[in-house]
Amino acid sequence: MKRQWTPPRKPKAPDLMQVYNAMYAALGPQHWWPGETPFEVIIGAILTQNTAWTNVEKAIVNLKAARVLTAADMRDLDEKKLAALIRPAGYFNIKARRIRAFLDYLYEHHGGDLDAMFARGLKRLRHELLDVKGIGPETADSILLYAAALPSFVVDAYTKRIFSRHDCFGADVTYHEVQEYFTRRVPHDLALYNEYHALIVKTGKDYCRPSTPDCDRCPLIGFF
DNA sequence: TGCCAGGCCGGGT
DNA sequence: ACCCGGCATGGC
Repeated sequence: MKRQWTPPRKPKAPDLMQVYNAMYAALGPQHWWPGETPFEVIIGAILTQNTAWTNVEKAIVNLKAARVLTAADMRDLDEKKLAALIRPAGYFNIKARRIRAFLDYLYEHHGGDLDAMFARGLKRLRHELLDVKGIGPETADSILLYAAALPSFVVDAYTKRIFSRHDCFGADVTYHEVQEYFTRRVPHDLALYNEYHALIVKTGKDYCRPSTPDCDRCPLIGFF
């Protein structure tokens, strides 16, 4: 996350369900996560770190064509070959190492069984995932929410940008602060967390990009 | 052409 | 406890 100084402002505390309803009414359901299996979701979560999703899709296509989009098959893959397959996603050497680190964790702690991993429960699994080199808070929460179906609210660059622009908090807030901001104000519901984050990303992509903002038509105008 | 994308880590103050 | 450079491709 880039940090930028912002003048002190009085924080606003909008009704976040009203904000959610406004996004949903304007944009509709987003059908996240775009992935067919929990394992594909996990790999996508790592591949999309600071990367456009269109590039991740190309990498996923390569992995599917190579028939290695399962934990067992990908584990048998040399790290260099894995890097070559995920090349379109960018940072391919780093991400190959991160995927390898996750697979090592999955096999050492859960015998390669994703369901066993998910059964650890939200709190403990989150800590375990954060101990894997290459999995930070957003990736961990994405895995928890969209692969494990555990209600962990996902915070990303769009979440900070949109809501700091609307003076809910400063642009320099920490991940944990933003996560608490939401979990304290919206019901702890899996489907809601799922759709809320997806709608934030869609809203950000369409209306809240740094160089091509389209704030005038943002569906959130008037709710803060 | 340059800037940006659904972060994270490791080394330096 | 911050702060910052590095990682890399593809789209507009």
